[in-house]
Amino acid sequence: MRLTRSFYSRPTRQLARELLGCRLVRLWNGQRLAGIIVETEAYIGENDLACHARFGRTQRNDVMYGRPGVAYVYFNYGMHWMLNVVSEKVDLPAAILIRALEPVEGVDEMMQRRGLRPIEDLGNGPAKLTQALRIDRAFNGVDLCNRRSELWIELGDRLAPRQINRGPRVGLGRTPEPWLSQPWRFWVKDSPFVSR
DNA sequence: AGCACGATTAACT
DNA sequence: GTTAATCGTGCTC
Repeated sequence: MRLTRSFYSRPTRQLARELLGCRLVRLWNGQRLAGIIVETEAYIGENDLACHARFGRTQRNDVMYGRPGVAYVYFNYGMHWMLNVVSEKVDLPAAILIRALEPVEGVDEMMQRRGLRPIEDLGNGPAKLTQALRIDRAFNGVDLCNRRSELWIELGDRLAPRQINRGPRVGLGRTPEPWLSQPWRFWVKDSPFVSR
């Protein structure tokens, strides 16, 4: 079952934790490519100087200002696609970056896309998982709650708080404090599928 | 109109 | 640990 709109319409850090253990599903040619979400990062509002909304509303970050439960996909470093899920309420630009997956369905297909690497290397990074699941710019603005969309998230095993670790977000470069050190990255403790 | 840089990855030394 | 690859975005002039 797809997660519903109300699941996504909640505080971003809370949602970032609740998404851990859930199953991200991509329907490709009628086949399910899916993995358990094991790592997320929260980006929250125009005041968060690491968030793409720090310059206000632009063409690129427009979907972050829209409905929760919609995919925000952007292009980075000239070659990589990143998948986020919009959170909070309309007009509050916030989203959760999906950083790592534990592959569980369509593993062979993911391996073909990823160059026949070990299973741990299929989804242990934000750009790796979009490659494995064939997610690109076509998914920007796609509603994960819409029955017809080929991308959604399903409820998984609920994780106990002690199974969840948190720490600073990564790759933020020269983002100023305190935003650089906010522990808004969450991951499943001891999972071999988190990013490096 | 030009330009510096980025929510990364893979392949190096 | 270091670095090239590669281009859209948004700032600055």
